[in-house]
Amino acid sequence: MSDTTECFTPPVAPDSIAAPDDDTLAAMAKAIGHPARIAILRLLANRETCVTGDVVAELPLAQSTVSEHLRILREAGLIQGEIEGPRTRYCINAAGLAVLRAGIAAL
Amino acid sequence: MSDTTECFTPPVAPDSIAAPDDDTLAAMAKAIGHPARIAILRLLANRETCVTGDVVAELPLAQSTVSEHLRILREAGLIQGEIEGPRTRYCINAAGLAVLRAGIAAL
DNA sequence: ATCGTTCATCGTCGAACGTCGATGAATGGA
DNA sequence: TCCATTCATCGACGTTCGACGATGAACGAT
Repeated sequence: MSDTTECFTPPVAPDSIAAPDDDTLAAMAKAIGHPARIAILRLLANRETCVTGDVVAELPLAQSTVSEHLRILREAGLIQGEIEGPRTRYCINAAGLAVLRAGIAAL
Repeated sequence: MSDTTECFTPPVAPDSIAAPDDDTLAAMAKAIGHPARIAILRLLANRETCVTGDVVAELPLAQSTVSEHLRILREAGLIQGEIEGPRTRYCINAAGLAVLRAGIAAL
C-alpha cells in the first residue's frame, strides 16, 4: 500500500534519463532561477525533515511567500510534497532533478 | 595580438569548475529559463556561423527581441559576441556553460 | 561622400513575477 | 466540542519580463 509519491526518492542513474524538450527544460530552469528557490532546494537536500514551517524558519520571507516558492518548485517537478496531518512534508524529486541535469548537459 | 574574448571557446574539463554561488546560479538559470533562449543556445552549439541575423532568421521573433535575448545570454556569461564589421558574431561561452552545469550538479 | 546593411538601444504596453497580510480549510489536542 | 496550529490560497501592489516598432550608430561598398 505504498503511495506512488514517496518522500526520500531514490537517486537516479544519470544515463537512464532522457533530455526534456525546450519548453520543459525552460520551465525547470525558470523554477530554479531565483535565489530563494535554490536555497530551498539546498535545504531539502541537506535535511531529512522538510516540513513547510522548517523552510519558513530558515528563510527571511513570509510564510505565504515560501509556500508560493514551494508550489513553483513542485509544479516544475523538482520537489514533491505529501500531506502529513496538518503539515506538508517536502523533499527533493530526484527524478525531476535528473531530468533537469540531463537537459542542461545536452545543451 | 589575440583578443581575450575569442569565439570557438575550447571545451572545459568538468572537474576543473567550481560551483557558483546562489545568486550567480540563479541568474544563469533564469537566463535559460525561456524557450527562445534555449533555442538560441542550441543553434549556437550546432553552427559555427553565428551572426545575429542568422539567429533572427531562425526564430519567429522580431530582430529587436532576438537582440534582447542575446544580450541576456551574454550578460549571464553563457555566450559571447565579438564585433565583426557591421555584424556581431556570437558563440557559446563554454566556460560559462560549464559553471552552470557545475552549479546544477551541486544541487 | 553617400547609401544600404546590420545591429543595439529606447519607449511602450500588457502580462507575469515576487512579496506581503489576511483569510479559511484541515487536522490534532485539550 | 472547542481551540490552536499548520499551511495553501486570495487579493493587492510594485517590479520585472517579453514583445514590438522606431531610431540611430557603425561599418562597408559604391
